[in-house]
Amino acid sequence: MSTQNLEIMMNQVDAKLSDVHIIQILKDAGLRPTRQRIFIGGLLFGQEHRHVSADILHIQISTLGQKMALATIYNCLHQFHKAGLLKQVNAVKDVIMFDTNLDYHHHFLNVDTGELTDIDESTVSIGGVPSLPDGFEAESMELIIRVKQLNN
Amino acid sequence: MSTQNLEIMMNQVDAKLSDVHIIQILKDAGLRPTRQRIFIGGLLFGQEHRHVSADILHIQISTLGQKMALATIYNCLHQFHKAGLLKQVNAVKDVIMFDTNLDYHHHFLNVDTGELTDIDESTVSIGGVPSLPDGFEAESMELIIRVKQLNN
DNA sequence: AGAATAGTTTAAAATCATTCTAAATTAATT
DNA sequence: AATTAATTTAGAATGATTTTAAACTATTCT
Ligand SMILES: [Mn+2]
Ligand SMILES: [Mn+2]
Ligand SMILES: [Zn+2]
Ligand SMILES: [Zn+2]
Repeated sequence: MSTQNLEIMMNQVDAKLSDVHIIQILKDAGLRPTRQRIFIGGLLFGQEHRHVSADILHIQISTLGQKMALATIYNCLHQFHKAGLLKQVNAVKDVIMFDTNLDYHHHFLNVDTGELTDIDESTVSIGGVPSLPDGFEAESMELIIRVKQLNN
Repeated sequence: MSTQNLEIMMNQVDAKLSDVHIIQILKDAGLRPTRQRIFIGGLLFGQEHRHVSADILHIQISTLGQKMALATIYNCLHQFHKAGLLKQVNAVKDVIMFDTNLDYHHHFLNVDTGELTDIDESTVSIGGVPSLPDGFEAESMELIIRVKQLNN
């Protein structure tokens, strides 16, 4: 992980929700408010939107002095996703990204770093989408713009 | 692999390019026309567009009575991609899909099967894409519509 | 053609993200 | 406090993909 990413992570600790608020979110989602879920919830909810992998979260949690099994982080992210608290993004090779932005939106994908950046739905207009084959329904739709840094 | 997929694969053997034509494609791409590349080229080029993983190609090749190491298929697909003969699609979880359709186009993704279906660019209109941050350029853009079968 | 060279294929091992297992721990309930 | 059910965890397993290095093959060079 780059120093830059670390700084971004550290600055995101402001505007943090209180534990009681996070516990309420978890309970409302039918999830027991365990120490681990509350901690991860504090890093993901009520903050600026984030796109995280299990691994990057694990690094952040370690950096913050907490000890947590990577398997727990996977469990937690999948449970949050199942509960509708996170979205999953499968646009990055070899890694599952979880997205705290629950609104319908699109992404820039930095092909060098794997970093995702939100594109608000309201700015983009998509038309002419063909109708689906019979017996199928659309579950979601996403525009992905792969970008790279100009090397010069 | 389903029986249905196998049938689709088998029916795709018509309109096959001659070996000399495939050899020319390979030479033009700066690739030595080896037995393996010619065979795979025969399955992918000059046919109806396909979306294949290394694994599904390996199964088809085995079914056709050929013996080829899975590593060779990975090598070949990556070399074809590097040579601009294939596109890579990273929308399916846990698997690299290679696309013989080199035109700018979009995809339906069957979330149950991982199957990709082309959406022609000409039918879709995308507007209002925000400009990129300074120093970045767009490499490609793709609309992915995740679809699932209605269960009733 | 035959020898030399460079590139390719392959089986097997390694890698790496993710998932599974089963035992220890913790939250919720009685 | 005791019981029950869910969760966490270390470590093993999985599975797609990549790497290794030795055998093989296409190409180039006498
Ligand atoms: Mn992926
Ligand atoms: Mn994987
Ligand atoms: Zn997002
Ligand atoms: Zn396609």
